[in-house]
Amino acid sequence: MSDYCIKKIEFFSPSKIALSGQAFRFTVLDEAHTEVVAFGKYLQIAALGNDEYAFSCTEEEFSSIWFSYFNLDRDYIAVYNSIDPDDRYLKNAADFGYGIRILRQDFFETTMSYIISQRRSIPSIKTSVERISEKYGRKIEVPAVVFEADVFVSPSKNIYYSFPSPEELSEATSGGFSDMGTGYRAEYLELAVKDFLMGRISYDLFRELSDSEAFDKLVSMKGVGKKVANCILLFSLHRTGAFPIDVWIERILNSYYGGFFDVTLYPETAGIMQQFMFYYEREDDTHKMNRK
DNA sequence: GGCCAGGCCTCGC
DNA sequence: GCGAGGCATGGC
Repeated sequence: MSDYCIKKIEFFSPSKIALSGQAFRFTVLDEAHTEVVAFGKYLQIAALGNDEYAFSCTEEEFSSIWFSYFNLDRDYIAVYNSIDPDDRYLKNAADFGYGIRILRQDFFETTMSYIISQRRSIPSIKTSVERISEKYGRKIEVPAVVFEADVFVSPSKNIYYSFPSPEELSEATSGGFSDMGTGYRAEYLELAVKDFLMGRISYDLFRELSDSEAFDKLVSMKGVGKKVANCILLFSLHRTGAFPIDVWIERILNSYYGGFFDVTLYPETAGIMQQFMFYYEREDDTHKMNRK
């Protein structure tokens, strides 16, 4: 029987992360269980209470993949405590989003996903990402422990597929991407695959770049503008000073900040604050009701 | 069936 | 440099 591991983690809410819109293959199963597909693996997380969580993977896999993925090397309570107490909106947002962490997601998958994301709803983005994975990705085994150990529940699907690599997408044409429901972004996706295959864009290259250099290089890709570039910086390259402004954040800034949020107040963590705001505005009931 | 979606590109000024 | 218009398709 395969193994699983239990960890005690402060400031960690898998379900809030799943609903925070930064990842498109993260699913809430029930009140205590979430699942995610990333880096060619299926992972299920069970909340056991008292800040303890069961992960459906071995200790080795946890430390080699998921520890970094969930940014467990950062003290989020310190981030939370750094919030300006006079900023009531942000304080409320952080209370509501307590437990959200910024993921370190795969660079290529994140780039492709956020190119798809422009001018589309999150459910619709998920559909396209899933369809691309099913067509071009590899089958993923759900760890046996998910079925064997009582702490876990049934996965949401029978079969899972990894998000394909640039190589696995090398034959995909814009027509192929168009069939995945990506619309006019299909051409951008084909060009992005080429950028990765040619090595013009790569994780190793970006590691050496400053935030602004990385931003400039991302924006040079067709179909990648300011907002998408900032999302890639934040949700994959972990440049947590990046502050993506989409229609939701735009509304928040206009409603509560006079149209301008001073990111220099949080030079290394503005992106984390952004994520609290985004989640709060979308998921808090009073805000939902205000939108009818 | 209409409206909007984690925006970007192109064009005209 | 900046604003307006156009854009493929899916969810609700």
